[in-house]
Amino acid sequence: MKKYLHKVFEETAKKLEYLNGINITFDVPKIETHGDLSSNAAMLLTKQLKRKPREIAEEIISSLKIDEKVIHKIEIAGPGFINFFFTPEFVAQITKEILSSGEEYGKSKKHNGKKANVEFVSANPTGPLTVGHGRNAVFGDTIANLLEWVGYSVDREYYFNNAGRQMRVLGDSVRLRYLELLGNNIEFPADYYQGDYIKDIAKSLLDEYGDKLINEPAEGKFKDKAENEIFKDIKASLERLKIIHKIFYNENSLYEEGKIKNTIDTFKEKGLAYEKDNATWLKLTELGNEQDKVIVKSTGEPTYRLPDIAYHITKFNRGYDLMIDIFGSDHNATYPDVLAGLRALGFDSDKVKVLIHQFVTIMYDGEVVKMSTRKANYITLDQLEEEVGSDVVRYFFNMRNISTHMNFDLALAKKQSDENPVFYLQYAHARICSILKMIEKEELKASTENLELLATSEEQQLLRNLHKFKDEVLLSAEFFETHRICAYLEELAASFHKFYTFCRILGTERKLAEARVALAAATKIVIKNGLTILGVNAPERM
RNA sequence: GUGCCCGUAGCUCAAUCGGAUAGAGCAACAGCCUUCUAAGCUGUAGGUUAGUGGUUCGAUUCCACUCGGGCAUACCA
Repeated sequence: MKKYLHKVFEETAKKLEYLNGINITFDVPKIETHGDLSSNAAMLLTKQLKRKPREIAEEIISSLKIDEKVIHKIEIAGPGFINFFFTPEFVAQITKEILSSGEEYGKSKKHNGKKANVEFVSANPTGPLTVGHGRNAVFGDTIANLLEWVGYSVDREYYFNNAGRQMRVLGDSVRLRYLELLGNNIEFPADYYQGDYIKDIAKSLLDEYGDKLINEPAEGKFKDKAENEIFKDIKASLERLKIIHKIFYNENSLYEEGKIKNTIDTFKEKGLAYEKDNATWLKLTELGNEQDKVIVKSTGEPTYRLPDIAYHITKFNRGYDLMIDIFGSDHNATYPDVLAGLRALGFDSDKVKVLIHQFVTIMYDGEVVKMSTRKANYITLDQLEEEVGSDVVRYFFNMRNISTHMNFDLALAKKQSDENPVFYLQYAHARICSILKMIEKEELKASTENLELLATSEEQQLLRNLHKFKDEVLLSAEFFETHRICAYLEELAASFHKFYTFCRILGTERKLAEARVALAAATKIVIKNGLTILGVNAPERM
């Protein structure tokens, strides 16, 4: 529908030159009586032309050349909106396009040929993934899906660090549990990793080596074993949610390949780094940030900023057109430094999009559950997945704008799992599948021969929603918002359920029945495609 | 103190880069199954969009201040 109007306006702009001066957009009005599409062009031109908006609207309308078979009414409403009413026949034609594109329907070639990298999860292997990581994981994977739908070739990447203090403490935690199992009386430090998984790892080392590891250092077999086991679990947790990273990037390789040193040298050559108090500082003030920051500590170890910058340089060098970083809000202070550093080195930091999600507050029966991997009082992503299933987890984390602070009451989620919106969508899909099976027995088929018969308000509403899908995918990808897809699908499913209730197929005149089957089949495709983007299953039966 | 995010119905959240009468789900109440899945549909009720000003044809959206919450504010990552 929009495509048609854009064409018409382009033609008209040749006559009314002032139309070229504004960005003409068409919105779907909230209220049905305001038409199928609406333009605020006249209002936007008020200031520029110094004329009344309704008067401008009149002039625009009288210059438009439209096909009566496509648009049957145009009116001026309110302060100067131009509302377009499409003919039911035209609206119904979308069915054909959907049926012929099938699984491809909704994909676009807008960014064909471009490469994107989505870095997400990136939790260090010190413990199982928590519910808190779930939001990051699900959102990141869905963003990657969305980018693929608009044409990008996407690499999913996981950045991790298996060195440093955290990992030393991890190894030593395992070592102490191991010694404990050998009958030693150990005082286990409060700031060590308390979780039972540490004991499990210690146990499997005991089974494998007996008491031969008594004198093994914490950073030897203990750390290695812990890292391997934990990573295995993390990957398994992600896989249960259909999340598979293509690249695991080890921070250590930045050191081994000399990339850290190169980065410092470059900063120094450009006069952007200096020594003070035995440490190396980055002149961020010169780059427009608030204060200078340390990039190499007086101990000689870099702070996180330096490897982060070096890491992003590798992404640039790998040729990505778009690099997405997905972080929790605890990172909100760090990325401006990294971006400024990249800019200073001549990289186009606009290609890096940092998406920050707010934290999930986990509640249990109204009580806030504080999460800490160290203290092991967390709820794991696995537990959540077992409790409510992968579909609900994925839908739940996708359905909210990432900038909201999300409250999640686990006890409530269990109780309400039957009434979760994801079932509403899946139910619509299952109902359609059931119709499609039924019509075989009745010797009916889907037919697009007489689509103009789809003229009731329920049918037209459903059709109008089908029209929106492509735009929703594009907008969701452009704004990096997954919740739009959820909101859209809920609207679509609602209009289908209404259609289902009021527009029967059995007992209806054959031509109309077959047009309705076609409409149902098209709806099935769009629901399924939408759920596919979200990574949620579309069951044939429920 | 400063920076970022947030405050919308009893609860969880939407609202198309400023649009028309602020919408859904859950919870509550009243209806609808001898024909395609009642995990559905129809209806009722629920709001000073935290507050006060400002910007303009028009503000939940932008700006300023106030109140309240989250996250940061390291030579931790």
